[in-house]
Amino acid sequence: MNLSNTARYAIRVISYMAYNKKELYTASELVEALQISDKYLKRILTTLSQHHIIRSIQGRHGGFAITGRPEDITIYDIVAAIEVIDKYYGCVLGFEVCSDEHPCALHKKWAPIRDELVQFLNNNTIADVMTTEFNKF
Amino acid sequence: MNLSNTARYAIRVISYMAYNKKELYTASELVEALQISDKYLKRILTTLSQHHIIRSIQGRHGGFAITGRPEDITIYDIVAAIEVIDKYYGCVLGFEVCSDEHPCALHKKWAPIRDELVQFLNNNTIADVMTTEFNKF
DNA sequence: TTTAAATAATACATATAAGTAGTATTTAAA
DNA sequence: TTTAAATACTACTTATATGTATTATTTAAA
Repeated sequence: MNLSNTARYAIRVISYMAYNKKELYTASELVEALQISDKYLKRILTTLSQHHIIRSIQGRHGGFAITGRPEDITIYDIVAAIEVIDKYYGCVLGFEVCSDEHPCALHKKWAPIRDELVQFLNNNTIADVMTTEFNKF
Repeated sequence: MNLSNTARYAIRVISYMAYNKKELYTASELVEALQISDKYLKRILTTLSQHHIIRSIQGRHGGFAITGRPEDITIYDIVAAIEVIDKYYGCVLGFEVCSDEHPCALHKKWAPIRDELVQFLNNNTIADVMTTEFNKF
């Protein structure tokens, strides 16, 4: 499937934040813990807060906090915040229009797999990912 | 899933060649028919012939010909010729090692979908794709 | 044996994703 | 009100996929 690297990093951060149960994390703290490039992670954090998956507190005692409960944050939410989610709905063969009404040659076989894929993103949440194993990354 | 553009072009060319049942096609002829950039298509053709999906005849009366029967050329074959096929087997979360023995948090749920995906590529052939509809592209 | 018509190879250009650096802004303590 | 500690923004760099241009090689007809 190939989630983008950026999306994977995003999942890792949120997972880490949820797992360690602190209210507020500074960017530096997360950089330290997750070993992701400073500026890159900060940009990801800003993007995530713009999409209300986390909220940011600016200023001296600022940082980032998860907004919802881990079991309410889906992988889909995070991927949609980072990537253009449309591409997960597109035609395998690259046709502009490809639907049940105007199917490409593989549409009928592909559609169910694509649906499973989207369901996978929707059915799995940070609660499913935030294991010790994952945060050992 | 996102096959690369290049892979999609490759599928289109092979499909076109199979559908029109000519023995030999020149690159220019295929460029004309499929409206893909001249040099780009030629490079794709060379790659495909290096992977023995088509064979090339150099020189004055040269061109390209499909080597096998359409029903024997899988989408997987073509994608594997064009892309690094490994990425279709990788971990959703991006772990270096992720297997039944050392699974990531989502491995158990992801593995079956990934397998279906690979099966999809393997079970569908040019014979399945070479419809009029497709070649109207 | 020259030449035209084809493929092959190499190098260059452009677009996008990934990653980095520097500057601006915000906030509250000193 | 200055300053330190934080996030936000903008611009730059690097890597990879996509696409283009040029030159070399191959082949067979003239």
